[in-house]
Amino acid sequence: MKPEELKGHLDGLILAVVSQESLHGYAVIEALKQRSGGALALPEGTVYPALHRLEADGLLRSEWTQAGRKRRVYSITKRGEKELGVSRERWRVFSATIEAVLT
Amino acid sequence: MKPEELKGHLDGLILAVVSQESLHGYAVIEALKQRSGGALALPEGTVYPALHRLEADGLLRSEWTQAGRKRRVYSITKRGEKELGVSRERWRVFSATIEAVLT
DNA sequence: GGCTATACCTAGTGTTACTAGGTGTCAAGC
DNA sequence: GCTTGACACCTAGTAACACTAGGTATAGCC
Repeated sequence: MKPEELKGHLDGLILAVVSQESLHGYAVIEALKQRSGGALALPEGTVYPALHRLEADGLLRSEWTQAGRKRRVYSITKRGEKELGVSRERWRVFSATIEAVLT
Repeated sequence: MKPEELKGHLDGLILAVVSQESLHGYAVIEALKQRSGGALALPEGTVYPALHRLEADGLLRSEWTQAGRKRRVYSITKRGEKELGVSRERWRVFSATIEAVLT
């Protein structure tokens, strides 16, 4: 998968996995890999800044935990849930559009 | 539709419309708008540079015509046809991946 | 002790759709 | 004739963002 084609879609994906279960950053990467069947093997340099951006936008909230290893666990906020809905709808429109032209 | 989410997908869309019929730049914009039901209303500053890039990459070829107005008509090349196939396959993989995670 | 997987971070890069301008032609309406 | 709007082309600069390439540190296993 080439890097650019993910642009604009990453935030929704992260919101989707975190909405199911609060996760720390590294676990988000694992979850994306697993749920995509290995297709989404994102580097940390992609995911961590995205998490910070989502938190700055108030769509995620984070908390440091220390059960053994120090981890920053992210949960989805109300606004994040709402934005996830918007992302899903936007994806429907977008994919229908591409499908109509490309195929 | 937000601008970034198109990134990495535009080239395939242009190849798709030009593969059906040779078109000049302005007509490519119209064709994309029509085939997408109005969803893809791309500015000229997006499409013209993309056409130049595709020609530089050998995926399109252009010819100036003068039947009334001066127009630059683009046709798809053999390499362009092949790349269009790759784009379609890449889209299938990509959309399946997003679908798996997002929904 | 050394190694691997886990876990976090960020400064800088590259690509690319878009903005905001520009030039010129043609047809229709006044 | 003149103006307006659609047609038709172009490009320099901007913004956004996934990614590269580094860095630090801990836990568990051999």
